[in-house]
Amino acid sequence: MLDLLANKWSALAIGALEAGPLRFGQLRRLLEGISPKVLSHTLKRLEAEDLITRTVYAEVPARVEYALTDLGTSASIPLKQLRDWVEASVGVA
Amino acid sequence: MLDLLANKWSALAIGALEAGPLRFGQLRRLLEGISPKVLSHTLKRLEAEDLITRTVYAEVPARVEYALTDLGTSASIPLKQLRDWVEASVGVA
DNA sequence: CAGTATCCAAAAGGATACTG
DNA sequence: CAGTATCCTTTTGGATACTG
Repeated sequence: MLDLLANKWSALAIGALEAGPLRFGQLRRLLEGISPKVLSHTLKRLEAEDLITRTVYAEVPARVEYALTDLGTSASIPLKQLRDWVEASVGVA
Repeated sequence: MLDLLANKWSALAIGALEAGPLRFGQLRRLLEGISPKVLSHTLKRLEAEDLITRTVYAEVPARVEYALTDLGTSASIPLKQLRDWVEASVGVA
């Protein structure tokens, strides 16, 4: 589990989902530089750890939304603090 | 920088140093399972990012101590919260 | 749109042996 | 004691093309 959160993309993806559910393409744009393969794998790992849910809406075109679970929401708190620290320390360093 | 903290061993090493300076061998025992090579590399990266200091004492046998810098200490706060979350969530999951 | 497949490079991790 | 050297495996990341 620590292995999972101790991952740049996982931490950023959870951060992106803090404000609400997002679709694959939206996540891809928010997480600049991530390739579809890596994003896909990252989301699967997060889903396997029960940090996010994957919901498919039977529409045309298909819509898939990713959202934080309660566990994921609880994880987002310390993760946000870590991201905030990084951002703050950039100015220092 | 996020890449650095987003790393299992880095996060654990900083946690180990929270209580005070430690020597290489002490860190090695505390971070169970880490190999000397990986520990060495981890410490070098942390030192390069100015999160820890490496001090060599001219004794026989040689003594080398690693300690958190102010920056490292400030990083240890969010990292500890993350580790605490992981520990708490283990019981839940 | 939401991925998967393929190929590949780079980084991280791990075991073990050896050295100043 | 405090590492470094070597070898090898696993993980992660990244580009690009393709599909249900």
